[in-house]
Amino acid sequence: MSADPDVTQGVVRELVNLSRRFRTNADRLHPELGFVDYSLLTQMAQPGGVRAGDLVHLTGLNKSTISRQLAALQRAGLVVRELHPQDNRVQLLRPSERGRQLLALANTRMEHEVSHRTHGWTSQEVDTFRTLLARYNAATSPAADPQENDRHRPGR
Amino acid sequence: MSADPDVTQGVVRELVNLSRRFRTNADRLHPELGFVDYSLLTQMAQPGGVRAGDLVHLTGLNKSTISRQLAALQRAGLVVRELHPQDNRVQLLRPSERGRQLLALANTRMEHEVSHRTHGWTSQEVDTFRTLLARYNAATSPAADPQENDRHRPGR
DNA sequence: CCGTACGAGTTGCATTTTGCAACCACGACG
DNA sequence: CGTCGTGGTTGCAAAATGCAACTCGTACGG
Repeated sequence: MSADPDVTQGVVRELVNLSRRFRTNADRLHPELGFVDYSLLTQMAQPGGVRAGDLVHLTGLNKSTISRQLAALQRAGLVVRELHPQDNRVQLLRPSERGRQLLALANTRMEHEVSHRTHGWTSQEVDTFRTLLARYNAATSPAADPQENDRHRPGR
Repeated sequence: MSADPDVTQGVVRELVNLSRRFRTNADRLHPELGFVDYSLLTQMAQPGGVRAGDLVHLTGLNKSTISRQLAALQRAGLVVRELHPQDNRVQLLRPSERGRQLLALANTRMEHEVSHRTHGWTSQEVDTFRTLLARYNAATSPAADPQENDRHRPGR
């Protein structure tokens, strides 16, 4: 069950290749929405929106970075910030209408890209791909296991 | 055969999640070797080494960026540059001994990470994962098809 | 009702990464 | 040789990011 070292090595290689290209590619697909912006918008498109702090945890970015990116997104009119009714320190974030549009557009392009790259695969295979990716993503990192809090671990 | 839109959407989502975290994670795993540096070293670890221009194509980064990263790697003593015997414009790159060591170390850590995340998978599944990733990576992008040259397409 | 501790964001400052355009050096070819 | 194309480098500017210090609320214990 535990995998063959060679295979694991291969997985590493492919994951690196994938990640190396993905951002660049994403920028090509939707220049008007940087990769990080896209991620942020996606998260806050969740019904109910998210809090800024959530984004810090979700992205692993420093809260100052998040703060600034959000400011930029707001300036660009892509997000709306409102205060949490029960706690004025907290801000609730959600994409603006235009934000949703851009997000949808970006998604369409990305889906097109994926469709293209999986052209010729059986739908069985595509589904397996998705499933395995999801499982991989859902797994915990050996280190960051214990509910990665804000705990001052030096960022990148 | 051509995949269900919902599934494709799922694949996009997972790919984004994967890519978003991967670099950050990589930096945590090997702080002494930035993600890009790691990629570059990996490429030039190929027997025979690579030319700087190859790295431009392989990474999609601007050649100026590559140039500088290489300069930094050299300053750090991780790569050796020699001139191509037949063409003095070209430089052949290969990791130094120390470069290889760091690369091996980083690889070990990454493999450990992957092993951990695929804990509990059957070796069959891990292998399928690798295969599908490889196929996905090998596929061409719809746009960048015609041998993506240096052609001034606005970067990100 | 204060005063202190804490939590969520923001801002000043420095560093890193990256793109683009101009430029330099070398090789190919008429 | 003179011109041109190719492989790299460098000047310059912009974007992304981290860290530490700071602001403004909230929560609690007297």
